[in-house]
Amino acid sequence: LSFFLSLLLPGDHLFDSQGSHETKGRKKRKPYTRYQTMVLENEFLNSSYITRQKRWEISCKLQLTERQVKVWFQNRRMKRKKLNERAKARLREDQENKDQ
Amino acid sequence: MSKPLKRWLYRHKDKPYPSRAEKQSLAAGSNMTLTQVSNWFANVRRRLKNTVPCPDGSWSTRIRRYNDYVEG
DNA sequence: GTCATTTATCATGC
DNA sequence: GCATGATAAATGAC
Repeated sequence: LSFFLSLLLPGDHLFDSQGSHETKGRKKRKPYTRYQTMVLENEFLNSSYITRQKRWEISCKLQLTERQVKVWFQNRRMKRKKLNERAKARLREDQENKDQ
Repeated sequence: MSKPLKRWLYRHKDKPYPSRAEKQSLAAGSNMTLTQVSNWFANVRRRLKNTVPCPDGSWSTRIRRYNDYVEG
C-alpha cells in the first residue's frame, strides 16, 4: 500500500525539485541543513537501517527524496564503521605504548 | 608533502589508483594512515583534472605536467 | 546491501 | 589569498 503511495508522492525524479535542467548530469552536491541532519541522526540513533515507511515519512518531512534518505543512511553506516576502526586503532596504539 | 606518494604517482602515470595493499604499504612508508593515503590520491586526481588542463584526457600526460609544475 | 570513488564544501596553516 | 587535508553528498561497481 505504502509502496504505491511512494510512487505517487515524493517521486524521486517525477519533478526536479532543484533546477529545471531536463537532462542533468551528476547532481550537484548540496550540504544538508542542521535540522535535516539532526532528524536523520536521531533516526539513525533509533536504528541504523531505516524501514521503507520511515524513509517515506522522513523524505516528506525534510523535503528530500527517498533516494537521498537511503543514501544518507548508507553513508552514515560507513562513517560509523570508520570511526569505530579509528577508535580501535588508537586503543591498540595506547596499549603498545604502555607495553614498551 | 609526501615523497613516497609522489614517487608512486609518477611511476604509475597510466593508472593512479593504488590497490588497498599498495595504499597500506605507502601508508607505512610515509607515516600516514590508510585513509590519509586514500584522501591524498583522491584530492590529487581531482586537482590534477582541475589545474592541469589536458586535451587528450590521459592521466600520464597530466601527471607529467603536474610533476613539472611542482618540481620545476 | 557494502565499498571505493567523485565532487563540492569545510577547516586551517601559511 | 590560496594550497592542502578532511569531511559530507552522490554515483557506480559488485
